[in-house]
Amino acid sequence: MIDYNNPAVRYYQQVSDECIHYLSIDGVIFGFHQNQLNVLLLRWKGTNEWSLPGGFIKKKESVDEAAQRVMQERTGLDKLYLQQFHVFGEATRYDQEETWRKTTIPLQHIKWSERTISLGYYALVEHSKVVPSPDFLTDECRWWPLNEIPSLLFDHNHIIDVAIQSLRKQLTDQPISHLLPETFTIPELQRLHETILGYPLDARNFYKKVMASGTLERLSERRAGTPHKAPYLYRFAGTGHDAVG
Amino acid sequence: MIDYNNPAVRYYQQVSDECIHYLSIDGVIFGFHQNQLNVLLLRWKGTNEWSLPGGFIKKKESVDEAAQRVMQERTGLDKLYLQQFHVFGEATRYDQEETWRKTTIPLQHIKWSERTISLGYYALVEHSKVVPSPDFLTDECRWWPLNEIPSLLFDHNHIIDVAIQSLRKQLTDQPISHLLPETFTIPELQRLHETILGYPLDARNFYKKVMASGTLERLSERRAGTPHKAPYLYRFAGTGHDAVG
DNA sequence: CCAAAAGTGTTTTCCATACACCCATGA
DNA sequence: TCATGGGTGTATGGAAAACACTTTTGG
Repeated sequence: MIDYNNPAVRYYQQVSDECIHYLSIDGVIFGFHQNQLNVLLLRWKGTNEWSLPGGFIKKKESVDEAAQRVMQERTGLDKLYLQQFHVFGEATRYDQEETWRKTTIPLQHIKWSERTISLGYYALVEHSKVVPSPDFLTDECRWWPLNEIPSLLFDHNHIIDVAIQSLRKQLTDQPISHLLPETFTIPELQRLHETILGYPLDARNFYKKVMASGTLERLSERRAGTPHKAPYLYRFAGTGHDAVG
Repeated sequence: MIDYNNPAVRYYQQVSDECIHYLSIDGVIFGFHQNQLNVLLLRWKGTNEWSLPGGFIKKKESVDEAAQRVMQERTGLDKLYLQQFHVFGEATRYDQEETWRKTTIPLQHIKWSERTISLGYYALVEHSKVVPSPDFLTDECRWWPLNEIPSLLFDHNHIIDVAIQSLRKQLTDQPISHLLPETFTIPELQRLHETILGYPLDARNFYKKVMASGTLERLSERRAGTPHKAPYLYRFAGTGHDAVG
């Protein structure tokens, strides 16, 4: 009954041997581009169906390491800033049959496919450094602006919603740098915060706030090539990008 | 080699059949008694070694349901207030051999025992209503004041630390009722908050703050039998105890 | 009547918000 | 020289913190 000539089936067979059953990782990889939050999505082979990148945990690897590995493969970046934000552990998270049909992959042949508990991680990456790479099951990997994301496979639209809420909560605690290049200007940082929060901020108050945080370091250079007054460049004083895993 | 006459081995065999491998739940059950935070611990059979209550997830049960079930069995209470606070997913969380030795249980015979990912939940319960009940592997279940907790099996001391940090973070957002009886006085609520936070609070400011939250309802009765001025009783106006799972 | 806890109001401080003007640059 | 965005200080309002006295009750 099982078609071992089907590459997807062989892939899942390998996963089944090497990885922990019933458990997966789903990654919401955020990028910031043209004043929009983007999420990296994958299009499944031979279909027009999209999903979040994800993967499985090898038996001798920590959960954080697994998340690093999975996200690294899709972005080409290492030492990603990762945050574990929720466990999706419902016994029935989505319509199984509908999913099998949409993916055209005989997922029902995987012996533990009847149920998966997913660990939700989000990653904050520098948009321009990412080289989106599809995985074994997908044809295409690309950025989607948050407000254009289509209906996704599994419960991945819901997972993105929860990720954004967590990201907003994190933002109220500390300024976020990981979505910007090493050096950036205060107005750029403000645009980022406005985009995540979804409402405009006062430039003077924003300036005071980020300065009060004590984590920013002003460089002597200014941003060149801007049409108007050249803004100063800043850098986060913390050693930069401390990551999970 | 495997001793199927050993009840613990038979228990683990059953878990192995019914539950998801490599995945467990650890529960930090908080109670409040005599102005102290207490945690419910279990003493393993024939030993003087203690651990957190825990359990495994059945194949057709949601993660939250599993947590409810496990905590319910140890406390005798249902509809517990539960909060999932962290995933402990290191590949090597504690010294395996040391643990086998201490528990006197041949854990090495469990085929997936080389590694467990644990989902940390904490529960807030009404101390006086709990009927502590040991489980299949333990002789004794009882409350331990937080500052008297001994060195525990596995990485459970660490899990308790992380749970308390999460609890404190939650407390800064909203007043916590679930550790107190249905009716309570403002000074009692203040003691609770002081105990969790670890520092004293100003009675007048505390009073204003909890009143401003709008969730408290003053009853006409006062606490009887106190040596001094009788304090008013209050109740949380919200329908009471909304729980996860 | 005294000790101990309960109950409450006012003042001060600090942080978040609202707000306006000058500066630098490219076109 | 003008349009556009950058850079900064001050004034105000509201919430949190500091602070002290009266009330009640049992012993």
